[in-house]
Amino acid sequence: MTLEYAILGFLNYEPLSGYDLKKVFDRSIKYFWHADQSQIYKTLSRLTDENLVKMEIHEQTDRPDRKVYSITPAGQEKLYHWLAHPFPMQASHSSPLVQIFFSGQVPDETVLKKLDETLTAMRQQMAVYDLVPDQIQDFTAMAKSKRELFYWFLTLEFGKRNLQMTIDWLESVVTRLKNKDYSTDIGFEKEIDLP
Amino acid sequence: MTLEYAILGFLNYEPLSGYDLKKVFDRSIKYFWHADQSQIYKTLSRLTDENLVKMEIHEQTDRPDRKVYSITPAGQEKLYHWLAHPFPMQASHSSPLVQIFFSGQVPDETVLKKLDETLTAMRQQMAVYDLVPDQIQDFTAMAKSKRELFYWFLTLEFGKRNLQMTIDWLESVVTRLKNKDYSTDIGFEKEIDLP
DNA sequence: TCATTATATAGGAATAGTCCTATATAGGAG
DNA sequence: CTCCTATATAGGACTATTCCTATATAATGA
Repeated sequence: MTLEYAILGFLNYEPLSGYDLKKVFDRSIKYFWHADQSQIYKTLSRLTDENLVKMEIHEQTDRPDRKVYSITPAGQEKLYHWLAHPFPMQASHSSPLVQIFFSGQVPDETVLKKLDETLTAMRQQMAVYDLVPDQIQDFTAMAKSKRELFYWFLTLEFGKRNLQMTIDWLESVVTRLKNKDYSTDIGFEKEIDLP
Repeated sequence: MTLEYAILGFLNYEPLSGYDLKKVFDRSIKYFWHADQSQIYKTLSRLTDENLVKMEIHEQTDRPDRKVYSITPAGQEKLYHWLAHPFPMQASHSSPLVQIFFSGQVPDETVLKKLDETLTAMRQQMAVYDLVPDQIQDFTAMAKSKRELFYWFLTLEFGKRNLQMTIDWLESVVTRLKNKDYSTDIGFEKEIDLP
């Protein structure tokens, strides 16, 4: 469960409350791992039960008491183990690809309209990515080294590369559809028989 | 729920049983939408309740009776509606990116070892993708037109482009890590202060 | 003064997906 | 003769995630 490790990762920087964690999520990894507030609290309880984090109550008079969580040696060990192991990188579920697969069941005009709308949304998203570094300056100011910052920005870099690749691909699909070029570029012996 | 639409999509080609659906999933979209057998049966029941598919029992003496499902006009309408609407394309959860984000917490040697193993696995995956067209020939033979086949192969094309993009990116990350080049290429005013 | 935002925690219901198991029969391999 | 595979369906338990709601108080802004 990735959320567990994300929480351990943040607590390995410094002790935080559930509320703090929600804020730090929303200013950093929410672009590729959105965490619901209630899920953070539930996961913190479970991590405490498993002895991977420990909790300290900081009393407050004006507001509800803060429950500040910090990582335990067992939690650190588990985090480092996870960080050292190779990742899958190939998502096992992609809803957009399912749509593409069945798109032969609707007319090309419908598909072209959809792809056009998707491309517009993606170009806007690219503009949003360009603004991210400015918007998270207060967060990046927390970085303790250039190296730490480097890894944080790698995630943004990947997001942009991934988006650009998708835009390029969709544009090439649009071109082929407009030209009614349905070739599969794969030696398919029945190609001549098919209408 | 994408699985619903995937089932509707297949039933829009021809009526199938739950068992047939599992087989057809495993020979086609399992690369980007794996479906558990028990989930298929549960979803078929729900689709029947919602009047999106209808069921017919085909009696058999040697084996348990087949329950053959076919799409209803309401189901077709829902499918076409879904196929016409733009897709998100940006996955909201990416476990590998969470790992990258926190990789500053382990030494570069650990990261390099992991990336190397990941790259090896990805190059093997690329070889697997190259074999797919041959392995699914009996499935592609079902295609009724070049156009239908075109959309099917688009999903493979995207898978390969996506993988190649990721490989290229990881290779560039490896190069930078080996050179200890931690620049973020983004105007960061504190760059000089950081160790 | 009234509404909104911020601080702070947490339970309940619903949805999605995985894993394991049960039932029933036929044919083929070793 | 037994084990495995294929055909065919489906329930139960569990995990992950989302959505909605409840509780409590202080500060800010219109």
